[in-house]
Amino acid sequence: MSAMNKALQILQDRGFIKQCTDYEGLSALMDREPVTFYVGVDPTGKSIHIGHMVPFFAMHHLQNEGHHPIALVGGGTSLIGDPSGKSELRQMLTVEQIQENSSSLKAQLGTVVDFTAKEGSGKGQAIMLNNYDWLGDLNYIEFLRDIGKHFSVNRMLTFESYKQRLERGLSFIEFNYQLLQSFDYLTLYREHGCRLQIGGDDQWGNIVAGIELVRKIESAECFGLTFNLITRADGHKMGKSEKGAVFLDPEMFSPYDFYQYWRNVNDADVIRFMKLFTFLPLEEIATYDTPKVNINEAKERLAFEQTKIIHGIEEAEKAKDAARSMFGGVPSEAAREGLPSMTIPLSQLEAGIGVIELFVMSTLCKTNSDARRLITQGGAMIQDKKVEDVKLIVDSSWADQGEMILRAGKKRYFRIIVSA
RNA sequence: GGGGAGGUUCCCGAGUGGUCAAAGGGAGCAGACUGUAAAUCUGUUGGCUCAGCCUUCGAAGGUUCAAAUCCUUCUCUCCCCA
Repeated sequence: MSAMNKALQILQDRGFIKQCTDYEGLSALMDREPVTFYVGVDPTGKSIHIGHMVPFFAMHHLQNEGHHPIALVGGGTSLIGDPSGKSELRQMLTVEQIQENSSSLKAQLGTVVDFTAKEGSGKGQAIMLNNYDWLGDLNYIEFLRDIGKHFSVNRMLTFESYKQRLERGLSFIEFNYQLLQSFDYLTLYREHGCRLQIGGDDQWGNIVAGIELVRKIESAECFGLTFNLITRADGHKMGKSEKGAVFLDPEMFSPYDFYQYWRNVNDADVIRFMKLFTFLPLEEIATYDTPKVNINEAKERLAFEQTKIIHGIEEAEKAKDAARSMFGGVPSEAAREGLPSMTIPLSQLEAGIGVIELFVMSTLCKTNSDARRLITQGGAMIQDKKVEDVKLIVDSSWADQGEMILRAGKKRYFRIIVSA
C-alpha cells in the first residue's frame, strides 16, 4: 500500500481501524479534498456511555485534519431497533423522548467533536442531523419501489447480525433497519455530499449495504471504515462498571466515579486506551509504554486525560486529588467535600443511631440485611474503625469536627455531616 | 387458525408433592493476597424486630396436612404447520 492519507494513518496508528471498504480509494480521496463523513448515534438514552465514544474520538481526529463530520442522530431508526449485536429487540421510544435525548447527546458529543468550528480553524465543520427528518414521513410504497427493490433478502440473510438473530427470532421491523440506514447514507450523499461512513465493526454490514445503494442509484463511489469493537482484557463489556454503565452525564455517573473507572482499568488495557480515548500524542504515550514506568502513573494519566476531555479540567483535577487523598490515608478537606454526603441533626446523633440504620441511611447499603452482611464480613468502617458489632449504637462521640466518614469496603465512602 | 415447547431468585439454568429461600455457573458484594490492576483463595447475594419468623418460582383460583412441583382458567414467549 502506498503512503496512507495522514488522517487515516492517525487512526491506524492509534488502533482504531478494523476494516475499510477500500483503503487506497479512500486515502486518495482524503488526500484530494476534505471529506464529509458520518456516524450514527443512538438516541435511545439521555446519555451515551464511553463504550459508544470510539467513533467520536475517531471523528475528532478526522475533524482535526479538516474533514467534515456529521453526527447523525437515529431518531427515525431508533423507533425501530437495530439488530446488530443485540440479542433482543430493543425498547421503542416515543418521538418526543428521542427529540429530548438528542439535544443532551449533542452537548456530550461536543466534548470531543467541535460543532462550533469556524472556517479557517483548520478543522472541518461539524453538524448534527436527525434522520427522523427524512424517515419520519416516508411513503411506504415509494420507499419499497425506489429503495427496497435494490435489496436482496438472500443477501441480507447472509449477514452475520441477521444470521444470529434468525436463531432467536427477528421481527420484520428490525429486518428493515438495514434499508433505512442505507437510505440515510443515500440521503446524506445527496444532500451533503457525504462520502464516508464510519462506525463500530458491528455496523459493517449496514455500512456496506449503504455504499451499494448509493452506487446503484447514484453511480457514486462511497466508502466505509469500521473500528475495532473495544473489549476489556478481562472480558467485561467496555463502559460497564459495577455502578452500571459509565455514562458521560455527570448526574448519572459522577466525574469522580468516571475518573475511577479509568484509574482502575486492567494493566493490559492502559496503553491501548490511551491511544483511543485521549488526545495525547503517540510519542508521549510511548513514554508510558515501558516497564520502567510505574503502571499506576500511566493509569492516573489516562484517567486524568479522559476525565478532562469529558468533564473538563477542573473536574479532572478534583477527581485526581480526591482519589489520591482517599487512597493515600487521611482524606483531605477537598476530598471529603467531594464525597456523597448527608446531613443529620446533632440531636438525632446524640440519641444514638444503630449502625445498620446508619449505613442504610447513607445509601451505602441497600437494606438492613445488606448492612448486616457488610458488618459481619468486616467491610464496614466508621472513621477508619472497623465496626465489629451489628448492634452498635453510634452516637456523637464518633463524630469528629462535626462529621464522620463511613466506609463500605475499600472504595465506597460516605460522609455524614452533623448539624447543630 | 391448528399443533408443540416453555415462563424459576440480578442473568443463564437445575429442580416434577414434603429434606426448597430453591443445585450449578455467571455477575455482584465483602475478606485475604496486592499496585485503587489482574489472577487466585474464602465467605456472601429475597426480606425482617435474624439461632427464629415472613414473602418468593408468569397471574388468579383449586386439590392436599403439605405445591416451584398436581388440576383449572388467564397471560406472555418461542417453534412447527396453514
